[in-house]
Amino acid sequence: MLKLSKMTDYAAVVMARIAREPDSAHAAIDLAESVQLPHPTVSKTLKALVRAGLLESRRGALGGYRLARPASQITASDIISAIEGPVAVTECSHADGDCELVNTCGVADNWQRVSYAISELLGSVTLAHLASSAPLRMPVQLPIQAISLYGDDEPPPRATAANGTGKR
Amino acid sequence: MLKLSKMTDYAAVVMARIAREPDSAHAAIDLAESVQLPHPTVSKTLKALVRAGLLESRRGALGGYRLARPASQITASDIISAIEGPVAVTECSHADGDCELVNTCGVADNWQRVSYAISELLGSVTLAHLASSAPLRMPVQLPIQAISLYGDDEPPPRATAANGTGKR
DNA sequence: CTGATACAGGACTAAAATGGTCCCCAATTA
DNA sequence: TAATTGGGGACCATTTTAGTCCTGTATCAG
Repeated sequence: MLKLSKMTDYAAVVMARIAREPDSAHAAIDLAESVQLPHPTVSKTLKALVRAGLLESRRGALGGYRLARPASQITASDIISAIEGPVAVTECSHADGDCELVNTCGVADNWQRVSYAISELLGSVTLAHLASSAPLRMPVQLPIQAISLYGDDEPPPRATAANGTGKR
Repeated sequence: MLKLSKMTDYAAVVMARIAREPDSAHAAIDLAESVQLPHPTVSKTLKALVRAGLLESRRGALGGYRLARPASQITASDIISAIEGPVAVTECSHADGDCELVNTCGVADNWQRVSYAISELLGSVTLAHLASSAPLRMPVQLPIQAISLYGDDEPPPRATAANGTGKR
């Protein structure tokens, strides 16, 4: 299902929660309650987010977590990466990172482009977007067209530009 | 890592292999060899692809697998769905499908939009694209701009460039 | 200084998903 | 009829995931 892990999901929820009140520190236990999740789990997630540099923490009384930078500068991609590691659809095809079968597989190249496109997409959605309740109204600039699935050496065919309109 | 499972990966590779020679039936064992993967595994993958309606099979001598429809009409999304189920980034946030916490989580809406965008992206990449060796040259129409992350009831704000621009 | 608060780090466990193998049956063709 | 080839599972080993817990350390109030 190409699904995010629960932990990532939690991370997003918690980050959003913090983003809505960016000026105060949030204790793990408070967050856990307001989000209706078990404290230890939320805590674990928070730690990971700190390690990834998305949150700052402060110990002691009055301590807690707050965003390391403005919500508009934290992307969905950042959050996902923080928990699951870099966004990548494939690590080629079968091997563990090295993929000695690139030759026989023949799709590595194109999968990588797709992967890149998704990555860009996720990178263009910010925490500010996610946190805003109700449908997003902030301008989201999707750079997908700029990516395109063309090789750099070959310009895309003309007149294809206009499309994209069709659906939805 | 938002990664596809290996099985899905295999599926893509095998599908591409078949797509490159669409007029003959391919026996599982031949495919396995040409793709350098164990036969039983490839076989299992093929079965799933048949069940999903992406391949047609024929038993007996001279049997094998072939595409159920032209490669240009099979999308990456189809292939992924065949193995992993429907493409969805979240099943909301924590619950199992029902998600009784939509209220407290506050990101469901927007995650769904993101999910939809990814889904569209994957739906716009066809097997023909994947199978073509070397950088894609076929026109790929990404409908992302059309999707946009705006609510249907609210037009995007103009010139709000203030925020979104900064990063990346 | 002391004690309460709250994060840090990591060990640990249970449960589930994943990858992979194998076997027996059914269909097809020569 | 015999050889070929897919269909459908059962099955197992391993890894990942989710979640808990414990011990330590920083910070603040009084």
